[in-house]
Amino acid sequence: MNYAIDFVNFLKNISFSFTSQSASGMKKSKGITIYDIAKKLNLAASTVSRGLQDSPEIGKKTKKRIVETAEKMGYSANLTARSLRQQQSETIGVIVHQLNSNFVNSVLAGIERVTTEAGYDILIAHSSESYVKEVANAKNLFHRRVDGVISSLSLETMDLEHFRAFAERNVPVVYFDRVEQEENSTAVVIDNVKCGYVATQHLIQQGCKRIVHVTASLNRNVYSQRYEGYRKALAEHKLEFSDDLLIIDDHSERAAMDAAMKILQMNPRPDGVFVTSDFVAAFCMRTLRQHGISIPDTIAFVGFNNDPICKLIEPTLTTIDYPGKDIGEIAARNLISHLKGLSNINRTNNITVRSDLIVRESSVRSRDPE
Amino acid sequence: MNYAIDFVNFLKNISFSFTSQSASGMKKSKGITIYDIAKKLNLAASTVSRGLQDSPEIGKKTKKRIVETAEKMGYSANLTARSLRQQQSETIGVIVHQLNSNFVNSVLAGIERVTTEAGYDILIAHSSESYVKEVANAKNLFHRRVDGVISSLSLETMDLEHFRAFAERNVPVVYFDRVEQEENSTAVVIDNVKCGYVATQHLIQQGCKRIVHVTASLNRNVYSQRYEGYRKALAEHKLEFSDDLLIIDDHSERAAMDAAMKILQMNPRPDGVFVTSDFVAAFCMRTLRQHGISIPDTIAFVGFNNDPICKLIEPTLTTIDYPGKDIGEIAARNLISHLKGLSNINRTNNITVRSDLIVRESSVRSRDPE
DNA sequence: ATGAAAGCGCTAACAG
DNA sequence: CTGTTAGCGCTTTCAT
Repeated sequence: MNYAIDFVNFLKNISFSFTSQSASGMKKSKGITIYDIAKKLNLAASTVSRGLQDSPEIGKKTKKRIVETAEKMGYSANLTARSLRQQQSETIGVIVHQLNSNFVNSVLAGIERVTTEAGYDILIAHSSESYVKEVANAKNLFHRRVDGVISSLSLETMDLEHFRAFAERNVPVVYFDRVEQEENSTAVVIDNVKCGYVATQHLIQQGCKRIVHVTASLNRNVYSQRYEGYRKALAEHKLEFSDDLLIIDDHSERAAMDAAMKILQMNPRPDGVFVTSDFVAAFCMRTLRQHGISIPDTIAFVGFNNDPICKLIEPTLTTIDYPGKDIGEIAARNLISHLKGLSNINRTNNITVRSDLIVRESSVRSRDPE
Repeated sequence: MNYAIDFVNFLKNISFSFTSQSASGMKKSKGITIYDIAKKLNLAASTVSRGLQDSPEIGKKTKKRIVETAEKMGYSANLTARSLRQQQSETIGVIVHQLNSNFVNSVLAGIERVTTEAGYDILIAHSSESYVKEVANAKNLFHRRVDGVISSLSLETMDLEHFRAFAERNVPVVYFDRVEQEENSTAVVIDNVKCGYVATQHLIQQGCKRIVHVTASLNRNVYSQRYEGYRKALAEHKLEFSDDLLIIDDHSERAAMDAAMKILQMNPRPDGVFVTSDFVAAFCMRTLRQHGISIPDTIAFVGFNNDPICKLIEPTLTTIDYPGKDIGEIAARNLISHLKGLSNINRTNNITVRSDLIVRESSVRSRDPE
C-alpha cells in the first residue's frame, strides 16, 4: 500500500499511501496536483511548488507541512507540465542501430551511469538498421524536446539531415561508433582504419597470403574504414588484392553461411579471413569446419568486437576489442558538460578511444614458423 | 537543408527548410508555435491546430495554406504541450530486466511492431536486474504519464508495490515472462513448470540418473517454476533428489565456471545437467570439456532460451525455445486494445504461450540405447 | 515568507 | 467553416 516517489530529488524515500479506488473500467482518474495540496493547506500553489523543491524562501515548518500533506494525498509530480513550463525535459535521447549487441549494451550502460548521476533520464530508441526508423526516432525525440541526443547511425544512413532540426534549436548531438563525417559533428569513435590494419597484419604475420574480408555495407564509416586498413596492410606487405576477396553482405546468419560457401568455392582457396563481426565469423567458421576446413591451420580467422561468444566457440576467436562502456561514458559526459555550460561541444570534433587486438586460437598457426 | 517532419500523422514527407542560425554557445532558440503560424495567416490558433490535424471542419484551401506555412516556417509540434493538454502521452513504457538478451530483444521487437502500428511510442527502460532501478524506472514512467506499461521483473523484485501507482490511476500494466503472481495482474508467460519438466524428462530418457540443476534465484517465478518441473520429473521417474544437485547463482560467466567446478568435484559425478540459461550452459560445458569431460556421453546438457549460441558451440546445445516476438506482440496487443476500450485487461489474467524442447547434440547419447 | 498572476504550447467546448 | 476562451499542471517573476 505504499509507494515511494521522488517528487523532490533530494528528499529520498518518502513513502505514503494511496486512497484506494475501484480500478476496473474506470477512466483515468484525476490525480493530485499542487493546487489540491495548496487548497488543503490554505496556501498558494506557488508556495507548495517551492516547498516541494526545498526552496530556501519557504519556512521550515511550512515546508514540512507541505511535504507531509503531499505524501498523505498521494501527490506525484507531473513531469510533462514541468517540462512544458521550463522548456526543457531533463531527458536525453539515445538512438542506436540495434539493441541486440553486446557492444551497444555496454555503451548504453556507460551512458546510463553518467546521465543518472547528472540527474538526466534517458529515452532509448532503436532503428533496427533502418534509415526510415532512424528518421522517425529522431523526429520523435525532437518533438519530445529532449535536451540532448546520443546516437549511432543505422547501416542505411547516409546523411545527417534528420539531425539538423536539433542543431537548429541548439540541442546538442553526440555520435558514437557509427558516424558520418561532418564538419560540425562531435563523435566518439575508435580508429577503425588502424583496427582493420592490425587485424590484417596479424593474419599476414601468421603466414596468410590470401586474405578474405567479410564485412557489411562500405557506405557505413566503420566498415569502409576497416576495409581501408585491410587494404593498407595488404599493400604494405605486397599482397595482391582482388575483388573476389571482398564479401559484402548484412551481418545475418544467412550472410555468414553464404560467405562460408563462397570461401569454399574460391580457387585458389584463401588462407585467412578477417570478418567485421564476431557473430558472422563464428557462423562462418562453423560452416567451414563442417566442410572439413581446419581452423586456423588451413584458414585463419579474425573477428571484431570481442563478444562473449569469442571464448565459447572452437577454436576461440581472435578479435578486436574496444571499450563500449567507456565510449558511452565519454559521449554522455561530453554532452552533459555542454548542457551545463561547462564546455562547448561544438569545439570538440572527434574523440578516439583505444582498441586492441586480442589473439586467440582462431588465428595462431602451429606450423608456418616465423 | 531539408528536414522531414510529421507534424501531422497522415501528411507524409513534407520537407522544408530551416532558417539557419548561429549554433555556437547560443541558448535554445524559441521555436515556431501554432500562434506564429496563426499570426502570419491572420487566423486563430485553434484553426491552425485543426488544420494541422486535418480536421474536417477546416476548408481545403485554408488547410493547404496552414500546412504550407507550417512547412515554410519550420514548425514542429510540441508533444509535451499536447500531452499535457490531452492528459495522455500516446506513449507506453517498457521496463525490462536487461537489454542484452536475445529473448528480451525479440520481445521488444514484437512490442514495437504492434505499438508503432497503433500510433504509440515506446519508452524503454531497463533495471539491470536491480530492484532499486526498477522502482526508479517505474516512478519515472509514471511521472511521464505513460498511457500503459509492459514489464518483466528484475531478479530482485519480490512485490509489485512500485506498480501500484499505475493501478491507482487506471494506467494498465501487462507483465511478461518474469512476473509475480498477483490477483489483478495480467501476464504473458510460458509454462515454466512444464518446461522444467520436459527438459529434465528428456535427460532422464537419455539415460541420466543424476541430474544437476543450475539456475538463478528461486525467488523469481521463472526459476522456481522450472525447478518445480525438474523436481516433478525426478520424482515421477523415481530419481532421488538431494540439495547437492541444486546450484543457485546469478547467470554470470563466473557463476558458470563455479558451477562447472562444483560439478567436477561432485561424488558420485552427475551424468546430466539442466541449466536455465544457454549462456551459462555454454560456459559451463566449455569448462567441463577443458577438464576432460565428454559431452553428452559423460554428462548431457540442456539449456534454456534457444539463443543463437546454441548452434555455434560444440556440441550444439539442446534447449527450450519460446517465442519472444509473439510474447511481445501479445502483451502489446492486449494493452492497446484495453487502452482503446476494446477489451478490459482486468478481466484477463494469464496468457500462456507455447514453448518447445529443441534437441541438439549436447543431450543425445550415442550409447545407452533405449 | 507567501501570494497573485502570467504563461509554457496545445486542444476542445462553445459560439457564431 | 472559423474564432474566443479556458485550462492541462507547473514554475517564476513581481508584489507584498
